[in-house]
Amino acid sequence: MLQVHVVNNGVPIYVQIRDQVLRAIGAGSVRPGAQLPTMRQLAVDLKVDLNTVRHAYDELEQTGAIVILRARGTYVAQNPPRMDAAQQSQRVQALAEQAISLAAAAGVDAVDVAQAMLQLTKRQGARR
Amino acid sequence: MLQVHVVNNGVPIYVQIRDQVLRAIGAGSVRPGAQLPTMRQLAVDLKVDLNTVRHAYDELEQTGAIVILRARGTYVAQNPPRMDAAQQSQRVQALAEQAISLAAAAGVDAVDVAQAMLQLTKRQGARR
DNA sequence: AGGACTGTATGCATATTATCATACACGAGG
DNA sequence: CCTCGTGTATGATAATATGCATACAGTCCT
Repeated sequence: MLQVHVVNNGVPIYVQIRDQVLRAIGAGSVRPGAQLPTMRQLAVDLKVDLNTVRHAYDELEQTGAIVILRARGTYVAQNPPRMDAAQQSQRVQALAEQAISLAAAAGVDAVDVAQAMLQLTKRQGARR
Repeated sequence: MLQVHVVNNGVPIYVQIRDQVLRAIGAGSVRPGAQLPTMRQLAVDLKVDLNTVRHAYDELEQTGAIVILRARGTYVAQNPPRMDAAQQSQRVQALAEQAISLAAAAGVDAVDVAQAMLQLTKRQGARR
Protein backbone atom coordinates (compact mmCIF):
# COMPACT_ATOMS: atom_id res chain seq x y z
CA MET A 1 0.00 0.00 0.00
CA LEU A 2 1.47 3.26 -1.11
CA GLN A 3 1.18 5.84 1.59
CA VAL A 4 1.74 9.41 0.50
CA HIS A 5 1.29 12.43 2.65
CA VAL A 6 2.11 16.06 2.08
CA VAL A 7 3.17 18.73 4.53
CA ASN A 8 3.46 22.46 4.34
CA ASN A 9 7.24 22.70 4.60
CA GLY A 10 7.98 24.98 1.72
CA VAL A 11 8.75 21.88 -0.31
CA PRO A 12 6.51 21.90 -3.38
CA ILE A 13 3.69 19.40 -3.17
CA TYR A 14 4.53 17.73 -6.46
CA VAL A 15 8.10 17.19 -5.24
CA GLN A 16 6.86 15.54 -2.09
CA ILE A 17 4.62 13.22 -4.09
CA ARG A 18 7.29 12.50 -6.68
CA ASP A 19 9.97 11.69 -4.13
CA GLN A 20 7.75 9.55 -1.95
CA VAL A 21 6.60 7.47 -4.87
CA LEU A 22 10.17 7.20 -6.09
CA ARG A 23 11.33 6.08 -2.69
CA ALA A 24 8.57 3.50 -2.43
CA ILE A 25 9.52 2.08 -5.80
CA GLY A 26 13.22 2.11 -5.11
CA ALA A 27 12.69 0.41 -1.78
CA GLY A 28 10.50 -2.24 -3.35
CA SER A 29 7.42 -1.50 -1.28
CA VAL A 30 5.52 -1.24 -4.54
CA ARG A 31 6.53 -3.72 -7.20
CA PRO A 32 6.88 -3.44 -10.94
CA GLY A 33 3.49 -3.68 -12.61
CA ALA A 34 1.60 -2.62 -9.52
CA GLN A 35 -1.02 0.02 -10.07
CA LEU A 36 -0.54 3.36 -8.44
CA PRO A 37 -3.41 5.44 -7.13
CA THR A 38 -5.24 7.16 -9.95
CA MET A 39 -4.42 10.81 -10.31
CA ARG A 40 -7.89 11.79 -9.22
CA GLN A 41 -7.86 9.45 -6.28
CA LEU A 42 -4.55 10.77 -5.01
CA ALA A 43 -5.65 14.34 -5.62
CA VAL A 44 -8.74 13.78 -3.51
CA ASP A 45 -6.87 11.93 -0.78
CA LEU A 46 -4.26 14.64 -0.44
CA LYS A 47 -6.79 17.43 -0.95
CA VAL A 48 -4.64 18.65 -3.79
CA ASP A 49 -5.22 19.67 -7.37
CA LEU A 50 -5.37 17.09 -10.13
CA ASN A 51 -2.76 18.98 -12.11
CA THR A 52 -0.39 18.89 -9.18
CA VAL A 53 -0.55 15.11 -9.03
CA ARG A 54 -0.15 15.03 -12.77
CA HIS A 55 2.99 17.10 -12.51
CA ALA A 56 4.47 14.56 -10.13
CA TYR A 57 3.42 11.58 -12.24
CA ASP A 58 4.70 13.19 -15.40
CA GLU A 59 8.17 13.57 -13.98
CA LEU A 60 8.07 10.02 -12.71
CA GLU A 61 7.19 8.81 -16.19
CA GLN A 62 9.97 10.82 -17.79
CA THR A 63 12.51 9.13 -15.56
CA GLY A 64 11.04 5.78 -16.52
CA ALA A 65 9.92 4.95 -13.01
CA ILE A 66 6.27 4.54 -13.92
CA VAL A 67 4.14 4.00 -16.98
CA ILE A 68 1.04 6.06 -17.62
CA LEU A 69 -1.68 4.43 -19.67
CA ARG A 70 -4.41 6.67 -20.88
CA ALA A 71 -7.79 5.72 -19.47
CA ARG A 72 -6.28 2.66 -17.77
CA GLY A 73 -4.22 4.01 -14.93
CA THR A 74 -0.62 4.36 -13.89
CA TYR A 75 1.68 1.48 -13.07
CA VAL A 76 5.16 0.93 -11.77
CA ALA A 77 7.44 0.33 -14.73
CA GLN A 78 8.26 -3.28 -15.52
CA ASN A 79 11.94 -2.73 -16.17
CA PRO A 80 13.18 0.39 -14.47
CA PRO A 81 16.10 1.72 -16.55
CA ARG A 82 19.20 -0.15 -15.54
CA MET A 83 22.80 0.58 -16.36
CA ASP A 84 25.67 -1.75 -17.04
CA ALA A 85 27.84 -2.93 -14.18
CA ALA A 86 30.59 -0.35 -14.58
CA GLN A 87 28.26 2.59 -14.68
CA GLN A 88 26.26 1.02 -11.90
CA SER A 89 29.10 0.77 -9.41
CA GLN A 90 30.39 4.16 -10.40
CA ARG A 91 26.96 5.58 -9.67
CA VAL A 92 26.84 3.77 -6.36
CA GLN A 93 30.18 5.27 -5.36
CA ALA A 94 29.13 8.75 -6.33
CA LEU A 95 25.87 8.44 -4.46
CA ALA A 96 27.58 7.08 -1.38
CA GLU A 97 30.00 9.98 -1.34
CA GLN A 98 27.19 12.41 -1.82
CA ALA A 99 25.22 10.87 1.03
CA ILE A 100 28.26 11.02 3.31
CA SER A 101 28.74 14.64 2.40
CA LEU A 102 25.13 15.38 3.16
CA ALA A 103 25.39 13.60 6.48
CA ALA A 104 28.50 15.54 7.37
CA ALA A 105 26.80 18.79 6.49
CA ALA A 106 23.96 17.83 8.78
CA GLY A 107 26.29 16.90 11.58
CA VAL A 108 25.08 13.35 11.50
CA ASP A 109 27.07 10.15 11.60
CA ALA A 110 27.14 8.66 8.13
CA VAL A 111 27.20 5.20 9.66
CA ASP A 112 23.90 5.91 11.36
CA VAL A 113 22.44 7.03 8.09
CA ALA A 114 23.69 3.96 6.27
CA GLN A 115 22.22 1.70 8.91
CA ALA A 116 18.94 3.57 8.80
CA MET A 117 18.89 3.03 5.07
CA LEU A 118 19.34 -0.70 5.54
CA GLN A 119 16.59 -0.76 8.14
CA LEU A 120 14.22 1.14 5.91
CA THR A 121 14.78 -1.03 2.90
CA LYS A 122 14.45 -4.17 5.00
CA ARG A 123 11.25 -3.04 6.65
CA GLN A 124 9.65 -1.97 3.44
CA GLY A 125 10.78 -5.08 1.70
CA ALA A 126 9.20 -7.30 4.35
CA ARG A 127 5.81 -5.77 3.83
CA ARG A 128 5.37 -6.91 0.29
CA MET B 1 32.86 24.32 9.04
CA LEU B 2 29.39 24.82 7.72
CA GLN B 3 28.97 23.30 4.33
CA VAL B 4 25.83 24.02 2.40
CA HIS B 5 24.88 22.41 -0.88
CA VAL B 6 22.11 23.39 -3.18
CA VAL B 7 20.78 21.14 -5.87
CA ASN B 8 18.25 21.57 -8.61
CA ASN B 9 15.72 19.14 -7.21
CA GLY B 10 12.60 21.23 -7.32
CA VAL B 11 13.14 21.99 -3.66
CA PRO B 12 13.31 25.77 -3.25
CA ILE B 13 16.84 27.01 -2.67
CA TYR B 14 15.98 28.92 0.46
CA VAL B 15 14.44 25.77 1.94
CA GLN B 16 17.60 23.81 1.25
CA ILE B 17 19.74 26.46 2.93
CA ARG B 18 17.37 26.85 5.85
CA ASP B 19 17.12 23.14 6.55
CA GLN B 20 20.83 22.46 6.22
CA VAL B 21 21.77 25.26 8.58
CA LEU B 22 19.08 24.11 10.97
CA ARG B 23 20.41 20.58 10.97
CA ALA B 24 23.98 21.72 11.42
CA ILE B 25 22.98 23.77 14.45
CA GLY B 26 20.78 21.12 15.95
CA ALA B 27 23.53 18.56 15.59
CA GLY B 28 26.09 20.85 17.18
CA SER B 29 28.44 20.88 14.22
CA VAL B 30 28.30 24.66 14.52
CA ARG B 31 28.24 25.92 18.09
CA PRO B 32 26.25 28.71 19.71
CA GLY B 33 27.89 32.06 19.11
CA ALA B 34 29.71 30.89 16.04
CA GLN B 35 29.51 33.17 13.06
CA LEU B 36 27.71 31.93 10.01
CA PRO B 37 28.79 32.83 6.51
CA THR B 38 27.72 36.35 5.66
CA MET B 39 24.72 36.56 3.42
CA ARG B 40 26.79 37.90 0.58
CA GLN B 41 29.46 35.26 1.04
CA LEU B 42 26.98 32.43 0.99
CA ALA B 43 25.19 33.96 -1.98
CA VAL B 44 28.44 34.07 -3.91
CA ASP B 45 29.49 30.58 -2.87
CA LEU B 46 26.20 29.05 -3.88
CA LYS B 47 25.87 31.27 -6.95
CA VAL B 48 22.55 32.38 -5.64
CA ASP B 49 20.86 35.70 -5.07
CA LEU B 50 21.45 37.67 -1.89
CA ASN B 51 17.73 37.91 -1.24
CA THR B 52 17.41 34.17 -1.45
CA VAL B 53 19.96 33.69 1.31
CA ARG B 54 18.24 36.40 3.26
CA HIS B 55 14.96 34.56 2.98
CA ALA B 56 16.56 31.49 4.53
CA TYR B 57 18.30 33.46 7.27
CA ASP B 58 15.15 35.38 8.09
CA GLU B 59 13.21 32.23 8.74
CA LEU B 60 16.06 30.89 10.82
CA GLU B 61 16.00 34.02 12.93
CA GLN B 62 12.26 33.83 13.42
CA THR B 63 12.60 30.35 14.82
CA GLY B 64 15.32 31.61 17.14
CA ALA B 65 18.02 29.43 15.62
CA ILE B 66 20.29 32.32 14.71
CA VAL B 67 20.79 35.97 15.56
CA ILE B 68 21.20 38.56 12.85
CA LEU B 69 23.20 41.65 13.78
CA ARG B 70 23.05 44.51 11.36
CA ALA B 71 26.44 45.38 9.96
CA ARG B 72 28.09 42.77 12.17
CA GLY B 73 27.07 39.43 10.79
CA THR B 74 24.93 36.46 11.68
CA TYR B 75 25.59 34.09 14.55
CA VAL B 76 24.22 30.91 15.95
CA ALA B 77 21.85 31.74 18.81
CA GLN B 78 23.04 31.11 22.36
CA ASN B 79 20.07 28.88 23.14
CA PRO B 80 19.01 27.55 19.79
CA PRO B 81 15.84 25.46 19.81
CA ARG B 82 17.21 22.07 20.72
CA MET B 83 16.38 18.83 19.12
CA ASP B 84 15.64 15.98 21.48
CA ALA B 85 16.64 12.43 20.77
CA ALA B 86 13.44 11.80 18.86
CA GLN B 87 14.09 14.65 16.50
CA GLN B 88 17.71 13.60 16.21
CA SER B 89 16.79 10.16 15.01
CA GLN B 90 14.15 11.67 12.84
CA ARG B 91 16.87 13.63 11.11
CA VAL B 92 18.89 10.52 10.52
CA GLN B 93 15.74 8.95 9.20
CA ALA B 94 15.10 11.84 6.87
CA LEU B 95 18.62 11.68 5.49
CA ALA B 96 18.33 7.95 4.99
CA GLU B 97 15.10 8.41 3.11
CA GLN B 98 16.65 11.13 1.03
CA ALA B 99 19.56 8.90 0.16
CA ILE B 100 17.20 6.08 -0.76
CA SER B 101 15.27 8.48 -2.89
CA LEU B 102 18.43 9.58 -4.67
CA ALA B 103 19.40 5.98 -5.24
CA ALA B 104 15.96 5.19 -6.60
CA ALA B 105 16.13 8.14 -8.93
CA ALA B 106 19.44 6.85 -10.23
CA GLY B 107 18.10 3.35 -10.67
CA VAL B 108 20.51 2.04 -8.10
CA ASP B 109 19.98 -0.32 -5.19
CA ALA B 110 19.90 1.64 -1.95
CA VAL B 111 21.45 -1.30 -0.13
CA ASP B 112 24.51 -1.06 -2.35
CA VAL B 113 24.80 2.61 -1.59
CA ALA B 114 24.53 1.98 2.14
CA GLN B 115 27.26 -0.68 1.94
CA ALA B 116 29.47 1.67 -0.02
CA MET B 117 28.93 4.34 2.61
CA LEU B 118 30.02 1.96 5.34
CA GLN B 119 33.11 1.00 3.36
CA LEU B 120 34.06 4.60 2.75
CA THR B 121 33.61 5.68 6.35
CA LYS B 122 35.54 2.68 7.58
CA ARG B 123 38.41 3.61 5.35
CA GLN B 124 38.37 7.15 6.63
CA GLY B 125 38.06 6.10 10.24
CA ALA B 126 35.02 6.21 12.46
CA ARG B 127 33.27 9.54 12.41
CA ARG B 128 31.62 9.58 15.79
C1' DA C 1 -25.12 2.02 -27.01
C1' DG C 2 -24.19 3.96 -22.83
C1' DG C 3 -22.22 4.79 -18.37
C1' DA C 4 -18.27 4.97 -15.42
C1' DC C 5 -13.67 5.47 -14.81
C1' DT C 6 -9.25 6.71 -16.53
C1' DG C 7 -5.68 10.18 -18.38
C1' DT C 8 -5.30 14.70 -21.19
C1' DA C 9 -5.92 19.48 -21.93
C1' DT C 10 -7.01 24.43 -21.34
C1' DG C 11 -7.82 29.01 -19.39
C1' DC C 12 -7.76 31.99 -15.62
C1' DA C 13 -6.32 33.62 -11.14
C1' DT C 14 -3.11 33.90 -7.36
C1' DA C 15 0.89 33.18 -4.55
C1' DT C 16 5.60 31.90 -4.24
C1' DT C 17 10.31 31.65 -5.73
C1' DA C 18 14.31 33.64 -7.76
C1' DT C 19 17.16 36.93 -10.15
C1' DC C 20 18.98 41.49 -11.24
C1' DA C 21 19.96 46.02 -10.14
C1' DT C 22 20.37 49.66 -7.11
C1' DA C 23 20.43 51.72 -3.22
C1' DC C 24 20.38 52.87 2.11
C1' DA C 25 21.90 52.20 7.10
C1' DC C 26 24.84 50.72 10.59
C1' DG C 27 29.32 49.40 12.93
C1' DA C 28 34.30 48.76 13.14
C1' DG C 29 38.76 50.28 12.26
C1' DG C 30 42.37 52.95 9.91
C1' DC D 1 36.34 61.44 8.44
C1' DC D 2 36.36 57.79 5.40
C1' DT D 3 36.17 53.28 3.78
C1' DC D 4 34.92 48.67 4.00
C1' DG D 5 32.10 44.99 5.17
C1' DT D 6 27.88 44.02 7.13
C1' DG D 7 22.58 43.67 7.01
C1' DT D 8 18.22 46.06 5.05
C1' DA D 9 15.20 47.50 1.51
C1' DT D 10 12.76 48.15 -2.94
C1' DG D 11 11.14 47.68 -7.67
C1' DA D 12 10.92 45.18 -11.95
C1' DT D 13 10.69 40.84 -14.11
C1' DA D 14 10.33 36.03 -15.03
C1' DA D 15 9.40 31.39 -13.99
C1' DT D 16 7.07 28.08 -11.22
C1' DA D 17 3.44 26.10 -8.31
C1' DT D 18 -1.29 25.67 -7.03
C1' DG D 19 -6.05 25.86 -7.27
C1' DC D 20 -10.51 25.96 -9.65
C1' DA D 21 -13.42 25.02 -13.33
C1' DT D 22 -14.53 22.86 -17.50
C1' DA D 23 -14.04 20.09 -20.85
C1' DC D 24 -12.21 16.22 -24.23
C1' DA D 25 -10.70 11.42 -25.23
C1' DG D 26 -9.75 6.68 -24.64
C1' DT D 27 -10.88 1.99 -22.22
C1' DC D 28 -13.66 -1.14 -19.89
C1' DC D 29 -17.90 -3.23 -18.55
C1' DT D 30 -22.75 -4.07 -18.77
